Amino acid sequence: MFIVLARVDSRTMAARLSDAGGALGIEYVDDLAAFVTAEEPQHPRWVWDDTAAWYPELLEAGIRVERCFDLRLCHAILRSSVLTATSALATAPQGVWDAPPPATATPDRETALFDVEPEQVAVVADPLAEFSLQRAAVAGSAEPGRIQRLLAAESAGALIAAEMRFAGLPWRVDAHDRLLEELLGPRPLEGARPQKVQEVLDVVRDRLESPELNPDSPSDLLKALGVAGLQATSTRSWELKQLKHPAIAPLLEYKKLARLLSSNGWHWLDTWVVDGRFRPDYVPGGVVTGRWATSGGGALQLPKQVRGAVIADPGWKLVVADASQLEPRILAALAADKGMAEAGAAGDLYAGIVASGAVETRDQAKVAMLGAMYGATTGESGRLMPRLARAYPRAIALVEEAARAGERGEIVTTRLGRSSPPGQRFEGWSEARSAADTSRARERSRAWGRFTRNFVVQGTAAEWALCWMASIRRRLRELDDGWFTDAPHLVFFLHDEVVVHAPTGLADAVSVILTEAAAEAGRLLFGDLPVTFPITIASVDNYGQAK
DNA sequence: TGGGCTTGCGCC
DNA sequence: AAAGGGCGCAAGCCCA
Repeated sequence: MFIVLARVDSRTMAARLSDAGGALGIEYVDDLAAFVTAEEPQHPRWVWDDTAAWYPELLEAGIRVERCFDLRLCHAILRSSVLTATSALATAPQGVWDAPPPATATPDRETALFDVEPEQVAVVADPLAEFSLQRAAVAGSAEPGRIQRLLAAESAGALIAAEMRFAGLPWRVDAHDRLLEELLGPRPLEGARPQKVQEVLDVVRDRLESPELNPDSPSDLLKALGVAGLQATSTRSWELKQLKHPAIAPLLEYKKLARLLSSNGWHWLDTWVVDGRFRPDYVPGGVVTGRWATSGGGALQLPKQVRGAVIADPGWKLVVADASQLEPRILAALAADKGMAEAGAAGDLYAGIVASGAVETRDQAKVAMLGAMYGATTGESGRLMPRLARAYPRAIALVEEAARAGERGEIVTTRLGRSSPPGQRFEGWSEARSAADTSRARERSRAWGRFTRNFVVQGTAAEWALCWMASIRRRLRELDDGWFTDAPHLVFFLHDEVVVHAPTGLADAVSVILTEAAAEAGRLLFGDLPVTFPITIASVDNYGQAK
């Protein structure tokens, strides 16, 4: 059964539909929490416009739901998927369901209210009509199974995102503060440089004989370097590393410390860690490829430096799992490349590639694979490509074809049916006024080809990760006889890695679940193809100990 | 003063 | 050591 929830004139309505889509009745709901609590034992699939708009208040009320359809996320998939391109949904003009999600909640919630345009509020979206269009689009698809699986996985991801934000990532302010003090010195007054940052900056200024230098200003820094006889074209660390000068080492040190201070210093701590939990705002489907994004807090860029402050509660563990070499394995599976699958069967895919004789070292295998998936043309990676193509023709042909398709302005599609945005067509080179125009057009075309090349791999890897997490979530419920945050639960997700916060006694059971869920994700995407997705699991007290 | 852009760098 | 894909964020810069 489906229950479609809608807000109509500030009241909540619920419409029941049978699995076949037949209307079973409609009613007003005065107490949403009570209604959901009463219905959930029947395992309905809740259908709503936006999980972030409905689910947090349920969680606050102590209610969890098993499954849902997030109409806005599903709409985005169906709108652009080649599998549903002829559907009424995909051929309709842009409408409210194509609009970006409303302003998201941040710690300073008050500002979000004023960000919403009045017109946005006034527009009434009809979830029942939209759901009906979506079901028709799926039913009429050439491959309903795939797209249906994608919609379910995407929606499960939305539930998980809300739950992870609700639960929060355990974060010890005292440990973070200690770490900052060790590296930067005691917390300074607002706006002042911490002692150790100031000290290393003093050395830089002294050695560059530039007492007024602002090291945070690239142009100022470049000028000072020039005066010292160092010609650099940028102030990027890797370029500075090439230079020989006594100021370089402290300058690099300064950059490191300044980065930590500005990105994950005391200000970050004050803003994002509340009551011992970091609650980032996850944005499922926030990246074109289907990866999640986050908004605020930089959750997907947590430097390894500060992960030591992510500490399990007393009597609990953090069970950290990451999928080993996920993207190359996804490529092997997509291409049904038996050789590459075999290379990964023993565990270390890169070692397997070396063993096959394609390249000499593990580093070469890694850099060559990355080059294949990203479209490297130069450097060591570019040079190794032909050897990889000889050893694994099917896998390499798949990414090459994705790249050529993109260059022609065509759309590419992931395993479950997420399609790339339409590219521009580049055939109009004849209209180019000059050789420079032509080469610019060619470069744009190639850049789009690199994007589509990567899209199929990154996007399918994102689908695998969603299936993995959905399976983890479902299996963890078996260990849960009360409220989910009192039992093992997901607290963090990073593209190909998850963290489960678990009572110590259940850490082993969680490990089993993580492993089984990975196998299930592989089957969901690729059936019985002999491609394995091994995961590395570490049961630790703090996140810094993993990897 | 505020918005939008660039630079640089953290993560996968 | 650094070229190829995807991001978010902070600080400086530039202009209205």
